[in-house]
Amino acid sequence: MIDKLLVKLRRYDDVSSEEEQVLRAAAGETIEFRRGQTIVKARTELSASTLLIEGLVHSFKDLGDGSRQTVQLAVPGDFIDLHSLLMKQVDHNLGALSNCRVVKFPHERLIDITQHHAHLARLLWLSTVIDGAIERETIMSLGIRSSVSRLAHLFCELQVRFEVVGLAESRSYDLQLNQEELSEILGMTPVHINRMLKELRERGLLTFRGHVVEISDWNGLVALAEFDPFYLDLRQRPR
Amino acid sequence: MIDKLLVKLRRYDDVSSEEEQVLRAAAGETIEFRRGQTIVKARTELSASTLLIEGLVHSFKDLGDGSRQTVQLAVPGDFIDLHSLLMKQVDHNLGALSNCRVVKFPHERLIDITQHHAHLARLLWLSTVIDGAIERETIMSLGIRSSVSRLAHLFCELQVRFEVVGLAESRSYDLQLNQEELSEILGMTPVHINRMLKELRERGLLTFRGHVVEISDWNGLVALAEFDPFYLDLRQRPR
DNA sequence: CGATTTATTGACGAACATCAAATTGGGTGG
DNA sequence: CCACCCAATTTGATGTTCGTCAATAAATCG
Repeated sequence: MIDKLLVKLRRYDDVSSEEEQVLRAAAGETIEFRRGQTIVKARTELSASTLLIEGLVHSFKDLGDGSRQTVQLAVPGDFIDLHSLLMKQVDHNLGALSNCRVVKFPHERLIDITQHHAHLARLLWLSTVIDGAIERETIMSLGIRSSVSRLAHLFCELQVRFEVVGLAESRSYDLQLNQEELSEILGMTPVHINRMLKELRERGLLTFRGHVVEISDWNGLVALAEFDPFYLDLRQRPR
Repeated sequence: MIDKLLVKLRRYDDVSSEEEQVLRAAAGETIEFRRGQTIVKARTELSASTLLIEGLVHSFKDLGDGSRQTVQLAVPGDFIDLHSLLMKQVDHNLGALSNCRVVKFPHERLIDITQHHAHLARLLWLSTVIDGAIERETIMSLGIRSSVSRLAHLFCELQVRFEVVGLAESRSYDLQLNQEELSEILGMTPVHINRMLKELRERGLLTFRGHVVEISDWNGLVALAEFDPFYLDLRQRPR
């Protein structure tokens, strides 16, 4: 159930079997959400953090004119609001982009981990820190990458993140997003997303149809995106 | 020396005098940097984290064509690479935007805090989590705010962040940036920054001249930026 | 005071948004 | 299986924002 989380944590550092047991014991109830449902509303007091085990989730905020920006995308194995352990109230909404299954981790049990299992706590801390690295890379995309390059970068990142948790073939994966949702992630209009997808297709780099991404030229895509997975920090070393 | 950090942490939660002593004892050498110098280079192995106590620092990455994007701005009292405790290698460069003074915190002492002072460790964790919240707000700016609004938002955020550590008057502060550096923060060209600064001036909201920001109409600026300091999480509550 | 960086302005072009319409595709009920 | 519907995608025409290029003005520094 929390296997994908463990796979990910073990890309960061060893997790002893005792730590594994502690983590499994900290898991609470499992909940399902349907596509479109709100998982967490901004500015609510939370008493548990949420691990995504199946489906796709986005964090987003809205502006006054009704426009919406996705600030983070979560794949299975990701905590979607681990920072609520510290912040108590999250600053963004969490919504299900597809039917989802999540596991709740009551905060008191996570606090307990910080008290008695410092190394494990550091791994959890690391996972919030890597969320930050992903956000920084998003800032790069929105700030200076062109729109094709931005799109290419997103597809590269997701290929790697899905692959880590065993949800991608070597050059293909399922992505439960439509073009409007893509536009909210990349800060552009659906119309322009459509045109840039066409460009990626015509350049022979990638197709995205029927919720499936198929990468035909990985090296070309990486070059266009200037993608470097370094920021995902997936090299195993002691911490 | 680490007083600004303590002020900030105490906005988050109580810090006992024992914890304060532990934190003071963890501080290592003080180092000075001159404007323009590199404080930390991306992809280097670090053995200490860096607390900024004086000056202005930016984290940035460059793309192949030479363009540069700032991913985070640090003010005194901020750790600029606390995440290097977990990631070991940071994914971005750190540069001094003005003459700076920093204090190094050796990682072994910080690890020690996670082992023996869980509550204090959680406050440090929180400070990395708030960095993430600031990054998310930057994503909002770059993704959907117009360029005037983006500029306005930055000035609002900095007013609050400087004020917390006692470095701003009620409607004015020192900001050691030129228009080119502003453009690297906000993902636009220096020319356009110049025009948007002019617009803010003409709208009677704010002036930025000679490294000094003077806000003439705070409410107007906040409205234009849709600024809400909630994400800075400055309400004191138990954690 | 001259030299160099920084700010400012104008003219023009490219990237992206907006508006609107047409097409495709998936699901549903007859 | 077909007809229909609705949502999502695709395309075209046009407008706006912002970038680029280039020149001038102002500020800063030795």
